[in-house]
Parts: sequence; structure tokens; C-alpha cells
Amino acid sequence: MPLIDDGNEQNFCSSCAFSAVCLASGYDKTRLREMHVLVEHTGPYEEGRHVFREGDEFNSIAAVRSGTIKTYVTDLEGREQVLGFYLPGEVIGLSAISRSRYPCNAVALETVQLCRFSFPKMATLATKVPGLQQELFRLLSEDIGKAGLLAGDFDADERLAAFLVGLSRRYASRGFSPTRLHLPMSRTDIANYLRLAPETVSRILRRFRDERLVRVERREIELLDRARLEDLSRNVLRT
Amino acid sequence: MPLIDDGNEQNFCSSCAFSAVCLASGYDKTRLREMHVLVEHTGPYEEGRHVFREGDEFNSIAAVRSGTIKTYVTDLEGREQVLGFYLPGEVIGLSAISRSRYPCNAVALETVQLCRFSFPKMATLATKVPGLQQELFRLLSEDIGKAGLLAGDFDADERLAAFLVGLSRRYASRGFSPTRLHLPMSRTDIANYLRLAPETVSRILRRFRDERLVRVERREIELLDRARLEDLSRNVLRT
DNA sequence: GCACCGGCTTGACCTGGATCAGGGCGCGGC
DNA sequence: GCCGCGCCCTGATCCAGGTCAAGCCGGTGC
Repeated sequence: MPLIDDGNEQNFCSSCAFSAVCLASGYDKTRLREMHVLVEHTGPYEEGRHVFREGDEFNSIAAVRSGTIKTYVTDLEGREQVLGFYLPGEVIGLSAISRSRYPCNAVALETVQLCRFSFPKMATLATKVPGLQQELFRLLSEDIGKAGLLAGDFDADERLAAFLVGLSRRYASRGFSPTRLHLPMSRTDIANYLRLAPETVSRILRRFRDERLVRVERREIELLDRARLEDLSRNVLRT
Repeated sequence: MPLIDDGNEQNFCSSCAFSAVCLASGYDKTRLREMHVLVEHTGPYEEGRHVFREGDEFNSIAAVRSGTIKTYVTDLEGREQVLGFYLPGEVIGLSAISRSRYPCNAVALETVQLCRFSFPKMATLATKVPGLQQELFRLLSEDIGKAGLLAGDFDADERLAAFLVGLSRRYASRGFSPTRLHLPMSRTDIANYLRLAPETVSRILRRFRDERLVRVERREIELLDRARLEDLSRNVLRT
């Protein structure tokens, strides 16, 4: 895992959430070089390969460059509980800071490339670059809110609609189509994440199709009536 | 709201989560004075009074000194959703950082006294006191995990047991009895927080009582069989 | 081609917890 | 004392979504 191109600003990983920060706030040549030292492009992680496992020592957070990651824990009866999906541009590992061990497993759903950041070095740099500290606080705080979203007592329709709209927005904010999306995860994973049975996801997707809200073909989904879906999910997503 | 006793180290608010940090890490007279400037003791907030409301501009986080705070949001149909309870020593307002507005309401359940910290000033100070930055990162990261706890698909028994054990642990870590506890919130609030109906909470509490797991008298609870309760809640709390 | 396998769908049935309805009890006001 | 009001408890009924069982469909190996 070589350190990345240290002289060439053009090649500085453009999908990393932090590069923009570093460039935007108090950016200068010296600091850019400091950033380079603590960024490491890793991968590819093929489908099914773990990026980290519960209990592993925490040392770095990572931005997804390409592919999709699923995080999950297993309960004492061995059942899996999906905690989240991470798309390109999103940051993984933040919940590990407090206990200095990863509290969950992270596995690649599709071939994944990562931008890995040493967290201790990052924190040190953050004391010198206020914008970076801000960005870290922001990312952490944002995740607190996100985690609570699915905790509410919403019915299955609301959950699934919110899931689709959420994905759509996340893809859209990264420049992908907000209406045609490819689901990188299985129905079972979606169901598990939403705390529903796979059969329920299947049935509701069927109903959404009958009501012309979506078009579904295997893992390709087209959102036909975003307004209605947004409406269904407004209690979950809080606009 | 006067700034607090600036000269006297003995009087420095002992229940504030951050004072300890400041004292532990790179503590010196100058920095202690800096801490004082950004700490403000506020209150009392009588039962039912709001500490902040959804949409209020975010400027400070606060440690609870005494009393209990409930946070909640209201959905578009006006129904309340309880997000959490904050006991003495716990920090409130962290989820507001990312959007610079409070994303929820916070109301006093019993007369509350607060230690209020200007967050911008706090962040600035954190660039000078690495231990403080660490502590902030830790607090934020911790909350990410906490929020996810109740999101799992647990049954009503597991939820209620986890609630009781969780409270017990939190009180214990602040020096209160881990077995005899006073519930500052109503059954309705507990039910709402756990995403159950109040009737369900009542029935399960009844059953726990019949099974000699707890003794219940109005809002006073004694945990009679902690081992069994811990066991019931282990999937939720993950030990 | 065919057989197998894993992911998905569909139907029939069951159940945990919500909902509805009613009643008790402690506390404050008068 | 008595009344009224919140809060809490309890029983009867209902239903969203889970579970069980079976079939489908596309992809892969032979």
C-alpha cells in the first residue's frame, strides 16, 4: 500500500471527503504535503472481503472511493444485524473512535477502493488546520443523527420508501442519476437493515410497482414517482 | 447568567465532563482560566421548561449538572418521538454541530442545572489542548454508537430490560446506587422512547415483577435480579 | 442441452404488540 | 372531607408484519 503521489496536486485523490476541506481551508503547499503523508489508497477489496472486523484495533478512518461497503454486527445467537451501507464519497469507521476498536464488521459488497486516513495523524493535523477539525466534528455529528433515523417506529412502507429516497439522494449528491439506481445489496440485506423480513421487502416492492411508484428489475430500480415516495418517507427522513 | 467563579479552582464545576479533561491534559493556570471564560452555569430549568427547541440556532453544548432532560422531535402528524434521556454528567447538544441548528427539542423532566459551553470557543481551545479535542471526538463518536442501540429489532422484553440496565449503569458510573433507582420520566415517555405502547411497558413491568426481577413502586424501581436482566438485555447493549 | 443453486417472490397462516375501553389510585384544590 | 385530574394498570380485540412452505427464474457447471 504505497503512499500516494506526493508532488502532483492534480492527482490528489478527488473523491476523498477531506481533500476538499484541506484545499478549501487554510490550504498551502506545506499542509497539502502533510495531508499526502496520511492518505493511503487501499484496495481493491473484492466482494465478500472484509475491510475491518469487530474488535480490530482502530487506527484509521476511510473514505470509499468506489464500490459499496456494508457494516454489520452479529448477535449472540449468530444472527447478523446490518448497520449501514457506505457509498462512494462516504466515510467509514467514525464510530470506532470512542473505544479505539471497531465496534462492527465492514465487508465489501462490490469491489471497493478506499482512501485510508490515519486517525491520530489526522487529529494532530486538525489542531493546525481549523477547517479540518470543523469537518471532522461535522462528520461525526452528522452520523449521530443518521443513526437515529431508522430507530423510530415507522411502518414498513415508510421504511422502504425512506431507504429508496435516501439512496437516491446520496447518489444524486455524488453526481449519479437520482431516478435510476443500481442496488448493490441483496433483498435480504435491505430487509435486515430496515428490520423487516425479506418477504416483506419483496411484497412492498411489488405493491410500489403496482402503484407505479417504481420500476423494478432485479437490482435495477427506477423511481417513477419521487414526489409520492418523498411524501411516504417524510416522517423518517424529516424532509 | 454570570460567568462562573473565575479565580477559585476548588469551585470549578466538578460535574462538567470537560473540566476533568482540562485538568488532566496539559492543564495549567492560563488554560484553566480560558476554560472558565467559556463555561456558564445556567438554570434552574423547572419541569416542563425547554432548554432548546428544534430549529434554534446552535451555539453551545451543555453538561447536565442536576436533573434530567428529555430530547424529542414531533412528526408531521404532531406525534412526539422521544430520542433520549440525559442524566447528570451527560452531554447534550452534540448532534446539532453538523447543521448548526438543534435538530430536536430538549425539555427538563425535573429541575435542571446546566454547564453550558460555547461550542465555537470550545473548538478553538481544542486546537490548543489536544486532550480536549480527543475528548470531544470521543464524546461524539460514542453517541453514534448509542443512537444505533435501540434501532435493532429487539422484542419488548429485551428493550425494557436494556433500558433498566442502561439506566442502572449510567447512575452507577456517577456514584448512585445501581440497584435502587428513581425514574424521572413517565411510563408514556419510556414507552415512546422504546417504541412501545405504554400499555406494553406496564404489562412487561408487571411480568418482571411477577418473575421477581424487579420491585416497582410508582417511579421507584429496585433491580432484584441484575444477572437475569443483564442477560435479557445483552443483545441490545452488546455486553 | 440439463441439473443445480442461490436469490427472489408468492401464498397461507400465526403472533407480538398496538389499540380500544374501562377502572383504580395518589395528589392537589377547595 | 370530597372532587377532579393525571398517571397508571388491566382485559379484550385486532392487525402489520413475521414465519413457514413452496415455486420461480437467471446463472453456472458439466
